[in-house]
Amino acid sequence: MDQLNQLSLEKQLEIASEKYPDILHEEHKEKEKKLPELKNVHGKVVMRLAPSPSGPLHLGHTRLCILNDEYTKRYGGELILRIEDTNPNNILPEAYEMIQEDCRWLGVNFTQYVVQSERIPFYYETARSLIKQGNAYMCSCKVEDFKRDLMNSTACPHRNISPEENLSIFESVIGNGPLQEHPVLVIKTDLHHPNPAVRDWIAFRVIEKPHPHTGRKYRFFPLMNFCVAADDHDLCLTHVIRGTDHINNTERQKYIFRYLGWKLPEYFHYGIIHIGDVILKTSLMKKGIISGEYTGWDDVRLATLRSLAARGYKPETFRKYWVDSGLNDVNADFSWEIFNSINRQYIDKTSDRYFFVSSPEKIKVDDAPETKALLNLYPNDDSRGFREYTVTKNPILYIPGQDMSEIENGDTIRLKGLYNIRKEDGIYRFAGTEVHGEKKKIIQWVSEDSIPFTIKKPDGDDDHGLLEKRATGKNGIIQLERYSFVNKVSDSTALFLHK
RNA sequence: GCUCCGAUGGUGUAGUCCGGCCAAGCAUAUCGGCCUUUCGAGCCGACGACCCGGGUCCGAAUCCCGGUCGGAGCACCA
Repeated sequence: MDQLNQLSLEKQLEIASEKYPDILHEEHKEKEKKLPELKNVHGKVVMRLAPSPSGPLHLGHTRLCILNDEYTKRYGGELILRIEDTNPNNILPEAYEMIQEDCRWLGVNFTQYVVQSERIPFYYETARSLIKQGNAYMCSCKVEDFKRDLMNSTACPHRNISPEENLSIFESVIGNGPLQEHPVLVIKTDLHHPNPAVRDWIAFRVIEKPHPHTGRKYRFFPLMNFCVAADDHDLCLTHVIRGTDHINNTERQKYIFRYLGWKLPEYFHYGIIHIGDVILKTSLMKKGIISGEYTGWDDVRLATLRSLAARGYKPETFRKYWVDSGLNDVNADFSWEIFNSINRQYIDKTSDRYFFVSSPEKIKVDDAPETKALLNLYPNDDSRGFREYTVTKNPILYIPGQDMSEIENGDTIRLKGLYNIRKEDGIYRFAGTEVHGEKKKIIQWVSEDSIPFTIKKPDGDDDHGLLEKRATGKNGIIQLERYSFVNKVSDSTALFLHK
């Protein structure tokens, strides 16, 4: 090989073309984008989705759902939907059901459903094992003191209490007896760990608020890192993929695996995709819904799955977008441009075309004969049917205010499917029916008896105008020509989808 | 500040592990052309990127060092 490499490039090519002609004629085939293979796959894989039930799923969650679903479908195996509801302060009771519905809508089929609040005794048992080993201790330091000790790598007074005493404190706390202070259970790691985030961390804390599922049965609730470690092992997870925001959590969780001699799943952390222009914080959405600012979880301004579905985004769009984005470990920005373009591919063929005139302006067309307008429901495809109108002579019509403002005296424009008009001295006149010839601006129009229509847009600004009459009674995703795709939900309203 | 991570066109990615099929592919956006009675779809074309500086090597987007920039985490949230 070294000898080969000494040769000039030409020489190498010469030899290569004689001996291995194939390798020089490799064409670039267009590949369907595919997720990389998982490491360490031995047969089936077990993966999980672990949302907290603070609200329904939103755009941000869909990435994790799709990625995990793609892998469990590829390799076969289990996809566990695990509801992380060990913080009673952060639960929307309806969310348990909503999350499952959202997954099904996305085409994500989880094969097991686990609710953490039903597994508290298991967490207690795991905690007891760690306490007995001396790897966990009960602590009642003040929050500030606890943090200060960690930063200074010093042990708090409780760190050296005997396992027996810790166990008895633990039992009394979970036994719902009287409490003077609010103790926590701490997992011992390494006070000198270079990363302060990994030093002794809190595994359980007292929350007196009743839990929507378990009421007052428990008050000593495990925190995320503890449940995740215990459950990932108990549920036999083989692979865990999640965002880089969990890297430190993974380090913390590994201590429990080590203490208990558990086999680690294969971890993969991907870069965080920042999604701009929308509200994704469930707490903010909830606040807005309670205050009445938003109409509900499917309000057009929110980026919940419900809202996006209501606007007309397809499940396939989410899947393709996230598969195309891959598992890059670099943080990136979400691209609405690309997302919308993908969705357009899925909806264009099935969307009928109609005219909507935004900010309508009235015009009268002089010298116009009575005319029949025949408009395709879908361009160039007569088999899809037509919208047919008889327009009276010298009619009153409405055109978009935006277009109206751009018409100069002397301009001829085409009313699509009808005829041409020319503006002279501020008056509109019939200007023939010739479609071709001189290049004209082509605009949509509606007649006087059209219906008032509102488009609700995600930015909160609604567009008002007139919708052509033949659209009456037909709901679903349609394209309003020269305006955008929308999901028509009634004869007076549609939700804005995208251009 | 501490720990860790990363850097490919306007945007999103492929390639980086195992240096040569990469004078860098795809998508999207933009611009032009064709088609079309939509600013949609389709077809064709153009534009446009390996963060900077060193090093190793016949050869570096790919390996090494330094710098710069960016990000994630540092909760009794998940």
